[in-house]
Amino acid sequence: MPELPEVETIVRALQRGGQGCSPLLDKKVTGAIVLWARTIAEPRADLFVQQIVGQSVRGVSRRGKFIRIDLDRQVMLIHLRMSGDIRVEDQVIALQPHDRLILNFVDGTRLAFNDARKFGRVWLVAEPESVIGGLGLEPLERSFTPAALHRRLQNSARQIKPLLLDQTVIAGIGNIYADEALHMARIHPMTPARKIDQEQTRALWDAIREVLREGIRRNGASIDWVYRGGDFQNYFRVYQRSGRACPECGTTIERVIVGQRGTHICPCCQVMK
DNA sequence: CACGAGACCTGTTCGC
DNA sequence: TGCGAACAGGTCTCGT
Repeated sequence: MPELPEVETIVRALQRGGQGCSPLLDKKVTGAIVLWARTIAEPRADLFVQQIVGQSVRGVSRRGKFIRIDLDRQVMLIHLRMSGDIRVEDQVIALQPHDRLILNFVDGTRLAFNDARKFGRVWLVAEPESVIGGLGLEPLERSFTPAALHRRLQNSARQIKPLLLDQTVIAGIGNIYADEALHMARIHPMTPARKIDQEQTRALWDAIREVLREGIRRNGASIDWVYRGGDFQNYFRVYQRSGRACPECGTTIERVIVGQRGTHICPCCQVMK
């Protein structure tokens, strides 16, 4: 579920505190409880516990949809996948249903990784590049330029939407923001990437950054499980709005399947050229 | 290389 | 009310 803006919202809460979290920096791990073994991708669950105890948090950041927590000797990477969430709270509070991993800190607080669908994964590694090294461009950083995007598109015969969802091309876009960006740029999701001209590429580049920034400004979207009180879901242009009016032209929004993903389009604004 | 199907999981919603 | 099907913000693997 969580895409770049939702992950960014959580990372900011872990950095600054607020929204169900207190700042993680300098907290020292005194114990870890793995409640669902497969949540730990690497190393084995018992080794994870053994290795993380005694280390303190030295940094919190984001790369694509990954949360990166730098510790004294290793790096913990968290991917929330479809239903993951993180709380930082006092240890006296009761565990919640679907809590999968707990880290207890010396100050009496703890981090809880909660994940109803059990798709989320946590790594504890010395070399984070082994996990996140293959990720593509960060869409909100300087390296993501219209020219860089154009180059990627010209090299591919794939449909544009699955390409936007490919984390090795651009890191952080998911189903919501792909649909929103393509609508804003007036591009049909099935358009072959290399058929998108320079002008449309520029529009797509703008749209990607705009929808991601707006998502962050609104603290992400909250669907099904609530995320940080984010309210971007109230500003969707097309996502989950099939049968309703396009905000640009009033045409009824349609839901189609593209690359096996539910996809929302305005058949009037997003015409294949 | 690109695409589709299936797997991994649980919970909610919708139609009958 | 109950029950099954469809669907969900993601990604990986396998077969064609």
